[in-house]
Formats: sequence, structure tokens, C-alpha cells
Amino acid sequence: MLKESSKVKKENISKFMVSFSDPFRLEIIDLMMDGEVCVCDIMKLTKLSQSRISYHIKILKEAGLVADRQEGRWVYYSLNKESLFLIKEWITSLTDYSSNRKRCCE
Amino acid sequence: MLKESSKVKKENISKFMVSFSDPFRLEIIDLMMDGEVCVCDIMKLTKLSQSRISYHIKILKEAGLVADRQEGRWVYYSLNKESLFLIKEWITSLTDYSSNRKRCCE
DNA sequence: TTGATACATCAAGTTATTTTGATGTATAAT
DNA sequence: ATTATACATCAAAATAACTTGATGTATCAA
Repeated sequence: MLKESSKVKKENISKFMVSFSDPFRLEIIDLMMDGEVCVCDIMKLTKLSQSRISYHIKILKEAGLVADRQEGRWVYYSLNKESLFLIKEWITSLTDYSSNRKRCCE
Repeated sequence: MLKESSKVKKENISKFMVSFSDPFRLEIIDLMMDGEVCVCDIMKLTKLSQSRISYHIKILKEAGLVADRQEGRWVYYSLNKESLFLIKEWITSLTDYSSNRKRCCE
């Protein structure tokens, strides 16, 4: 069972994973590995349309995966390292179960 | 940019994250934290229909997240720890970028 | 204040995913 | 052999996610 002490709620995990599940969002995330990017950067580097990028970034933002910072008319987006850390912790928690299982269906 | 040395391919990551992105699959994964489970277990514990559970498990299996083992007429499902480890590594690789970024749009 | 840039948002259409109920297959017990 | 159990698979319907092109807002430069 999911530990009470787990720092992330299940619905947040789902949202996070959804945000990670689209190949174009993964491309965008990939670009953010080198630091901040703006929509126009992503347009140049991926050939995705502006509204399409905005849509995907919105999903990334709402999942808490990406942070934004406005500077003049540019908005810089970057990965939220803390979220990534929490998700990593959650994945870790999946694998350290005890193996003294009760057998089912009997 | 995604490192060449990264052990997981981008399309696999996407598939993995898709498999993680459904709330009911997360419930099923949650049950697997304590060890192997079979479909009938999941039915009892979640009130999902049998075909629905089979459908979700198929997706988890195809993503490499879950392993199966038949014993008589039961099939036992469990988390694939290696996949989980690889995904953790990939998430880690996202956060250790260098911060000497080039500013965009200029 | 006009025009351009950077980005967000919207509504419609498109595509993909999920659910349902039925049917199929294998195993096992009677 | 018949019946029951455990699970997979299928096709259709329901639902959700994505894409597109247009329009809206804020910032900035001329």
C-alpha cells in the first residue's frame, strides 16, 4: 500500500505522469535540460506551432513539472527540480516493498 | 539534450509514462507494492471489472512496467524493478544539467 | 499611437484512449 | 465429458486528449 508518509498525492502523480506521457512534451522537456527556454526557442527547435507549444507547456505547468518566469515579453520556462525529486522518491518507494506476501485467490 | 549514454529510449519513456498516467493503473501498481497479485485480487480490492483490469494490465505489461508469471490458471503480476530503476535514472539525468545557458530570442 | 513581437486562450475538428459486455481459451475439479 | 474458474480479447460506444487556425492580451520599439 502507498505509504502515508509519501510526500506526493496519488492524483498529483497521475497528473505528473500524464504530463510526461506525450512525445512532444518529452521533446520540450528535453530542451529544458540545458536550462531555461522560451516558446520561440521551442518553435525554432521543434517546428511545432506556437499554440501547440503553449498548450503542452500549460499541461506541464499544471502538473508542477515546469516553472515559468516572465521577463519583458518573454516567458522563460524551466524544469522544476523539486517535483522531479519527489517523483523519484515515489518511484523508489514502489520498489522497496517487503517480500513476505500473502498468496491470493486461495 | 538527451545524453547518448542514456539507457532508455525516448519512445520507451513515453510508453512507460503513459502506462503510469492512468489513475486506475496507479491503483493497480499500488497493490503490486506488496508483491504479486492476480486479476481476481485486484477485482476484490478495487471493484474494477475483469476485462477492465486485463486491459490496464496489458498496457502496464507492454510498457515493461509489470512482469507476469503463470501458475495453473492464475497469473501473478508484479512490478518490474529494473524498469523502475531505469526510469529513475532518466529522471535524474533531467536534473543534472549545467546552468551555463545561452539566453534565447536575442 | 501604431505596429510588431511573444505568448495565451478559444472553439471546432481530429485522433487516441478507455469502458462495456460478450465471447474465447486454458486449466482444473467433479 | 461437463462445468467452473481465471484470464484474454474483441468490437462498439463513450470519453478524453490533441491539433488547428483564429482571436486576445501584454510588452515594447518606432
